[in-house]
Amino acid sequence: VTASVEERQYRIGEVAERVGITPRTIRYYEERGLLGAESTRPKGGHRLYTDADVTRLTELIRLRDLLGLSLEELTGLAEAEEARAALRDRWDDTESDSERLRIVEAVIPLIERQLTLVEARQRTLAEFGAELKAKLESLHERRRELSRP
Amino acid sequence: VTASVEERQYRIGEVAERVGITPRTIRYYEERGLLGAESTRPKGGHRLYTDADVTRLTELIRLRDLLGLSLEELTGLAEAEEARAALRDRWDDTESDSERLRIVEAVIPLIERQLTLVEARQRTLAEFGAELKAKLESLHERRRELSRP
DNA sequence: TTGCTCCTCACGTCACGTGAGGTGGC
DNA sequence: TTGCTCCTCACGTCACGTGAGGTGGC
Repeated sequence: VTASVEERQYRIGEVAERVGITPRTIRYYEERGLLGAESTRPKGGHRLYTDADVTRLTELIRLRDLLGLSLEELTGLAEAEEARAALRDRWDDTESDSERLRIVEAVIPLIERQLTLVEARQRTLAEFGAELKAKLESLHERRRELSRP
Repeated sequence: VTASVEERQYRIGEVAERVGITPRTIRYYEERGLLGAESTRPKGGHRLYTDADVTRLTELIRLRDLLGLSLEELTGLAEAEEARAALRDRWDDTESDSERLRIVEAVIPLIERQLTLVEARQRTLAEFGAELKAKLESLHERRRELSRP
């Protein structure tokens, strides 16, 4: 597949550093089918990635870290990123308007699911934080009582 | 160790269910030194836990799940729960006021560290949520454009 | 040509999951 | 006594970490 515009390519080490993971993780995700290996790569040849790949990986890692999802759960939500990437990359290409509409309408519920998960976690975290603050308050209180002569 | 008040005791399965984990996880934490096995238990005898143990475990699991901490990192923060439990359990016991003050002043910075971690995660989650909402907005916009005749 | 990064096995590790076979308390 | 839950190995799994030995591009 040849791009009309000459796009900057990255090697696995640079991608890993930008995303904040190791090359091993990227290879593992590819091995498990999460990243879609380029079929063009010759056996033993170096892997090459685009800016879109970096964005996609960053999103995946964020979902993994912030929501604690397994790779299997990630695979489901990752479809959203794939479709969004398809939207972004092929927006000006040969896709028809009806095809674009189909992609948009497929992506919306996936992003909504992500948002639901994030908001649920935000609520439990807020609750936890409130409890910690209450604990701190009562500890300070006790310290004041014990410090009094 | 005999308690002055007859305290309700729980077996590992009941504790696991209340905390939302499996008995295996509890045994593993004990094996790794996170839970402090009762030295009184005979080899092969059943493990028994108190309400204080359940509370402690719940806090540990919450830190693990919400912050994604490793068991080694948990061990550090767990000292806070241990000390707080000591405070709660032995508050009316033989401890002197100076000893109580020492415990309180040891616990405060540990809870503060927990709060710092929780607040940091709250911020990144809020940022993520905002990005997701922005994405949804632009997707809805695109859908409107494409749906227009 | 020299480094550097990359490649593919392949074994190790962390945090448990999952039986296998056996013992203990209401 | 009968179930049920518990016990201790011990091997399996998931998500990578970590070399071992070798090849590829500026």
